[in-house]
Amino acid sequence: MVLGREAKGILRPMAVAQVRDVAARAGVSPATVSNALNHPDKVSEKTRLRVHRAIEELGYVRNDAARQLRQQHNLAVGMIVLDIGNPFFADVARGAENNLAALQRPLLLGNSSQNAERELTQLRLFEEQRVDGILITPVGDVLGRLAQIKQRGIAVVIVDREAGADQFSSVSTNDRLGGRLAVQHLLDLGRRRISVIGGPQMIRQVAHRHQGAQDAAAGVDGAQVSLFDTGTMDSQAGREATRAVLDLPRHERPDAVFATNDLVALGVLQELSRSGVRVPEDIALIGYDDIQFAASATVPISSIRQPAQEMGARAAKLLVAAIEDPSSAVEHPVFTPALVARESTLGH
Amino acid sequence: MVLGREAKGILRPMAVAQVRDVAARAGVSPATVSNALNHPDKVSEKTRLRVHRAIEELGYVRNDAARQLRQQHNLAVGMIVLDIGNPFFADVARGAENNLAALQRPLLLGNSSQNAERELTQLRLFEEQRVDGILITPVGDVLGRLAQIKQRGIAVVIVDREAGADQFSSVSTNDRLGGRLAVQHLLDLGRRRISVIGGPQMIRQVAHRHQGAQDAAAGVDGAQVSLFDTGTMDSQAGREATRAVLDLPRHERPDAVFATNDLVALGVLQELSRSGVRVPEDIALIGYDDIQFAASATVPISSIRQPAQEMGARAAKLLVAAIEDPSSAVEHPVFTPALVARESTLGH
DNA sequence: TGCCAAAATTAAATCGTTTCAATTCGTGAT
DNA sequence: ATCACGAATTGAAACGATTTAATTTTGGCA
Repeated sequence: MVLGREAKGILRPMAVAQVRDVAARAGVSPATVSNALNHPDKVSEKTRLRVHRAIEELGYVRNDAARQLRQQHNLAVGMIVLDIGNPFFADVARGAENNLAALQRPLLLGNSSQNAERELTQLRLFEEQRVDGILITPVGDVLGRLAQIKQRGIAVVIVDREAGADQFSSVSTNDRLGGRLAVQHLLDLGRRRISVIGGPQMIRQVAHRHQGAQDAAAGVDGAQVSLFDTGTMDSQAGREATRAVLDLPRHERPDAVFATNDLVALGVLQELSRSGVRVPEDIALIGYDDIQFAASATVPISSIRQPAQEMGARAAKLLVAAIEDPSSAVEHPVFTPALVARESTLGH
Repeated sequence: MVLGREAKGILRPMAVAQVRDVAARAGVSPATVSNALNHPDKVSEKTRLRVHRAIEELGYVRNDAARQLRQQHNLAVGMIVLDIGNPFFADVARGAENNLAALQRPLLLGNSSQNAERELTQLRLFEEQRVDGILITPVGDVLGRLAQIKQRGIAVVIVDREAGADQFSSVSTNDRLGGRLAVQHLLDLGRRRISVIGGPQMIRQVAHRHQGAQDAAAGVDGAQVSLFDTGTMDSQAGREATRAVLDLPRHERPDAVFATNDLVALGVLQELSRSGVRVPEDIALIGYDDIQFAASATVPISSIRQPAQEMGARAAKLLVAAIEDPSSAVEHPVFTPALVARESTLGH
């Protein structure tokens, strides 16, 4: 089939149909084609059908760049998560995506890998795309940058961290309470020497969970909480920190570990059993997030549950609200974490 | 700071600087600004610096839509995976992303959720964006569609499935061999009644793994392989299929299960232990993919390892090759899967 | 100093869609 | 048959960057 314009050379891909080709084929003007697509009510049923037939026949696919350029905005929303390999974030993303899909808004998923530099790269990318909004779980010290982005008319919602300023809406769980629940549970079981493993502290959630751990220990006689700061929060980090913990002189060795997420907890568990340390008899273990794999671990791991999908969905809703009405009030819904006790603390 | 154009109303976001503003500020023409950014060699060091200073001062962010429209292509690459919640795919994506990032190519990550309809939506989206290339693990019967897309000048590489036609390059592991290895292992341990759990069969990998299972059983006396087809491949599906398996009359009950991926295997394991069935004594279990969580399951799960990250990296390389030279030869590297035996088949 | 080639800069055209304002069409009332 | 009026359609002007071809500047050399 020959289109309006010729291919320029043998290797060139076949010229792609554009509105003008569709218009010609349907015997109408380009403006009408556009209307048929974007304002069907402004076009007679008859032409609408004719246009759609032409589109079908030519396999027309609209050029989103041109559309965006003209419309001055992009329906798409960008999301930057700390670690796409962490099922917790996969769930949050799913929650957001389901919600956005219903509004015809594509979700662009970016991964900072807990790396501040990559985070900035992703932000710039989204900015260049002129996305309507950004969902982000920050790694680095990026609030100023986000304010700038908002200035430019891109809505921002912070995920999984209570935004200090009332500049942006945010969705979070009460991490301090979560940390407290975890350590309270360990204390209730009679543990006293508690190691917190996770990091970096720069990530707010981590700091809050640690803080909560301290809170819980504060009132209890003989309870002490020590921190092992890790660079990232994957099982690798958990294994390494555990080796450090086991290298401690016998009397300094903890009788419980609170890992600030379940990936770390899994790493801890692996390394403990590799070293013949019994869980929970010798060392009790509790994680955070309650990812599905925590329940099916060698020793099912106690954890603090966050409603991941729900958080993603709520964040998406807030973002869309902020996009559609930039003056809409900011909100900071805080979800409540819950203890899920399993064998890694309870034993059999 | 006042920019070249006025904001149109109180609620309008501050007008965003564009090349012409930068040009004015730097005292050069827009063309020079563009050159400073895209062809630094064509511009004197002095002006280059001046332009960059102006960009800095105005906080200029280029409009990617305009750029793309003019340049007629998008550096970005789209990727569609079956299930972003499956750590296997997260790893494949990571492999691809790392590779692409080095070439300044953004990766747009899409999730079909094993749903043919969403797959088509994602494809259309990428097409509208005029991405340079697409990496896809197909769900539905989408080869014709992909051919059409390639026609239009978008490179395509199939991930984790050997493309039948030599139309596109593909990256895969030998799933039939993988299936054979899995079941051979079970047979070697003396198991004879083997259930394969996974699906849908429409997904090629599943069919191949099943086929391999049959191959292995073919030569062995008394060996039989039965299939439980599931709609998706998550642990939910594994649990449900397992209930069906356990409902079988005693003498039809299998003595081994081959789950076509590890998520399913984890579901199977959960349901088996919930029902008091011992693994591996009563029923041995083997999965596929060797995701990190398989090793740390209640009973560490034997699995068939695929080099996920490497596959992603290789796919990205092939795609870039196809983008840069559309006439480059198609390739079908096939990775070799490996058995990783753990307690779920070996016992202690 | 004057001339020329190379380097640096620029004006203007262009990418493909949507939108605005203007025009044409269709229908029912007079 | 004419008119009025809303509905349907359209031509042309945007959107903001990059690129091409043309112009100006620079600097080396006679």
